[in-house]
Amino acid sequence: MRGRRDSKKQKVSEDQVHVSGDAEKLQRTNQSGLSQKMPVKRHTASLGKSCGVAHSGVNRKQDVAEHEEGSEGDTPGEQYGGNGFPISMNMEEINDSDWEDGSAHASKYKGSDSEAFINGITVELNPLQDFSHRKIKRRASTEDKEVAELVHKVHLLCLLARGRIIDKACDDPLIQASLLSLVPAQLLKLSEIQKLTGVSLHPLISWFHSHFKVTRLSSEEKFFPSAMAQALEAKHGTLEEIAALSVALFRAMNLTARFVSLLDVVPLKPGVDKGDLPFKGAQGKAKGIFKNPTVMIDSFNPKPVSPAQPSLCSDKNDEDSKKLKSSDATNEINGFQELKRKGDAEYEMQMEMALSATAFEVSEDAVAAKATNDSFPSPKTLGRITTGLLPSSSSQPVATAVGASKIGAPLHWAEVYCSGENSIGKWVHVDAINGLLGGEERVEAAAAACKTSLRYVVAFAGYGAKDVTRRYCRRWYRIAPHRVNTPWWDEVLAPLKELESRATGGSIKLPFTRLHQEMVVESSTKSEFVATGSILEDMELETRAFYEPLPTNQQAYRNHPLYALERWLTKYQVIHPKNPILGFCNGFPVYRRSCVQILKTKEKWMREGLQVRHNEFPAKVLKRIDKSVKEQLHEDDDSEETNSGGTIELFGKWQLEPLSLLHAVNGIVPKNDRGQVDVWSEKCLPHGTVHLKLPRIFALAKKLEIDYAPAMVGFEFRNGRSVPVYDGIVVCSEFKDILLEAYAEEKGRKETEERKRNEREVISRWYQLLSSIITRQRLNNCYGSRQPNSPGKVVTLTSGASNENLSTSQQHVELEQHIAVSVSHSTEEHDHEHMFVTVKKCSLENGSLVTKRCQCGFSVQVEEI
DNA sequence: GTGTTTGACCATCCTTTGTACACT
DNA sequence: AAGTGTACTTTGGATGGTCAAACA
Repeated sequence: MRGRRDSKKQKVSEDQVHVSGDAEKLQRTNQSGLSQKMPVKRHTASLGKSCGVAHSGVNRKQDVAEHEEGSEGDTPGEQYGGNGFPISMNMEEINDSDWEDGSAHASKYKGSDSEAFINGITVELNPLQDFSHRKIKRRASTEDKEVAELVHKVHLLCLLARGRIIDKACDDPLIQASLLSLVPAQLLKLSEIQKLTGVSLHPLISWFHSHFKVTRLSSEEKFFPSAMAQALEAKHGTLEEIAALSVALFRAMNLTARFVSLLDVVPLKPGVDKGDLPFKGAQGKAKGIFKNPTVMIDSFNPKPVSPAQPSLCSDKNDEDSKKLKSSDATNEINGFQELKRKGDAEYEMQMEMALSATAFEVSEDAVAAKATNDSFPSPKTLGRITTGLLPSSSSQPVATAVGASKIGAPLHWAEVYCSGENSIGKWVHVDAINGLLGGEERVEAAAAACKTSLRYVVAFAGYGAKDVTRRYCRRWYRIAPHRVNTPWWDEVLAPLKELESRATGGSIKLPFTRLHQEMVVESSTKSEFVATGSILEDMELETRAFYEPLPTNQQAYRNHPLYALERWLTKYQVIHPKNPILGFCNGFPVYRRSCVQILKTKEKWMREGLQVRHNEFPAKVLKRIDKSVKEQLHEDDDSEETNSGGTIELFGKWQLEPLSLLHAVNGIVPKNDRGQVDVWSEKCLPHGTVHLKLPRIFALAKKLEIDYAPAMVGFEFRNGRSVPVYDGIVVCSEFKDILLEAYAEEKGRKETEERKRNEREVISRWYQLLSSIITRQRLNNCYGSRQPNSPGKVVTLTSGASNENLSTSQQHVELEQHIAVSVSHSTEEHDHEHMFVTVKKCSLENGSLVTKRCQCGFSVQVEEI
């Protein structure tokens, strides 16, 4: 079956369609009526056609199969293939027809829902099939993709800017001082700890968690520091306000802290909806980039909702709280020790939302148990409503987890640098809103449960920013395709990263190890070295990739940055060496991506100044189908399969050595079979030769009898064929100076000649011009009017009179105020040399009119344009 | 829900070394 | 006679990436 839409179109004449009046039954696929859009044949002329086509619109392949079946029978239906198509309308015609969306109006078919009777034709409607099942999906065009990428980038930049604003607000001394004034005295000792650890932060986080609540999803449109101050005063606010307050508090206590944001950006690819991303749901339906909780200006302003409310809920319903308690206890055992399936998490989330909506609470015990487990709050706790701030009726529009909800997603938190963690210190995830420490491994799952995509996690400090996504995602290979291209993102972040590094980097003295020796940037002594925290963190994030689990599906290896499967190699790739084998995926060995080598032909390597070592066997041999052979095969269909015309031998980089080029001897340039030198790059030039890229220099070399070779620098396609492109010549180095000097000399000589030639030309043309004037005057005197051209008569020249080289003439007129022309007058008394002087110049519309006059009275007028 | 296969579509890469004729 | 410029039938096949659909 021909699949191409643009295949040959065959018109079907109307009389080919045999429509029998006696209940020609054509199945329709749309129960809802013909008013819906349905494919209609573009050249539809009869109902019979349109009906048949309407049926075909669902699935052309399927229909064709049906038609084919129908046409085989002997029943009365055989004439129509059982489906209303006449046999004369063969399948190819049907398949090749063009289709377009058209509409037929239901009003015409009011008679029955399932049947329509028009002009004696019964149309049977099949209620079982529905057009709604037919997805009208179009491939995104290049333009769509570009637009989507641009929007993605712009949104990223906006969110980055937003993050910086918040970060700056976290440094506000007034806010910091106010926060410090609230902190109990015993907690202030935290700032004196030399080796800070995550555990030591726990009391402070618990205190913060018990004093500040998230009560709104989005902020009103106001200056963020003001909103933050207001939140501080009220002790409740939006996610980002409370998260920012936590960061401000840490900074106030002289801890190195960052404000971290999960940038929930619109998808990079067009048409990617929530179901398409591996993490399910970057975009809710009909949600614009300013419609999610990370918005800067958001019209959506629901009543107070706390995304996570583990510790302060009072028991209103003991029974229910017990249920929850046991439920939470279950989570303690199973819940987040392993990542939950998204469906389960979402189900639980939805259930919890429903429970929350009926305003019942979780016991403090249960939450405390969870907190002590130091785990990320389950989706059950996410989105829970704060009792103290909400009316118990809870009629507020709390979205469910399934659908548009991103409520409860971890969008903002803090990172605190704990020098006491590990031997070299560590950035610790601190989610004070949820009272969590070190929960970075659970962020991804929590975000997924709340239908928020984790693609960019950015830490802000010192008015700068740093991408720390790697810390929060377990499977980078699933995220990477949904992120903007790395060079652009790196470029954007580069200056911000520097600012961030300055604010948080600081020098750390570290014990010396072999690992460090490899990673260190600066070393001071052999026993210890100094590296910045920022660089160490970079290394930590980079090395996290090596701890990612091997993907379990083969597709994931297709573009995996670290691992490769042999089956996804391209024609010009090979695994070398084939060890180590890192594991197996469905029985196929997994290799390092770094073992994937690119193969090229000898000629291609030569262009890069490399050649294959002697006695190396090709790493791969490809069959080549020669074009001429192929054409021959095509012409001679009956011929047996022949030799396809040779092979292509490919070699890898490990089989190469530097190209050993020929030497120029005795002023002779070594040439190839075609008498030229292929200059793909300077590396390809034979030793002792130079490439002179000057126009027509070959003529000079020939003239001086210097050996040369045309330099072929590439190919271009002209008129359907490949044509070599030449640029200059290749000569022995010793002739370079001689040639260049000769070239300069020749150039000067040519310029002089050209100038002289031009001057001669000018004089010649002037001479011709004036001669013609004199000749005309003489003829007038002799044979023309009876009024001889007496002295004083004006001869007018216009541009038309000498339009061959008017500009030259004009220039001459302007430059030379006095032109002496020797004119031999046949007139009796005025046999003298005219001396023209410009006497008058008046402006015209398109130039000027110059009048020149000789002393004898003879004058000439010249129009200058 | 996830992964695999298949086919369609699209963009990009790769290929690669004239000739006849008019005019200067 | 030699050199130069230009039109000529405006490549087109292979390949890889992406996507959708069907299916397991």
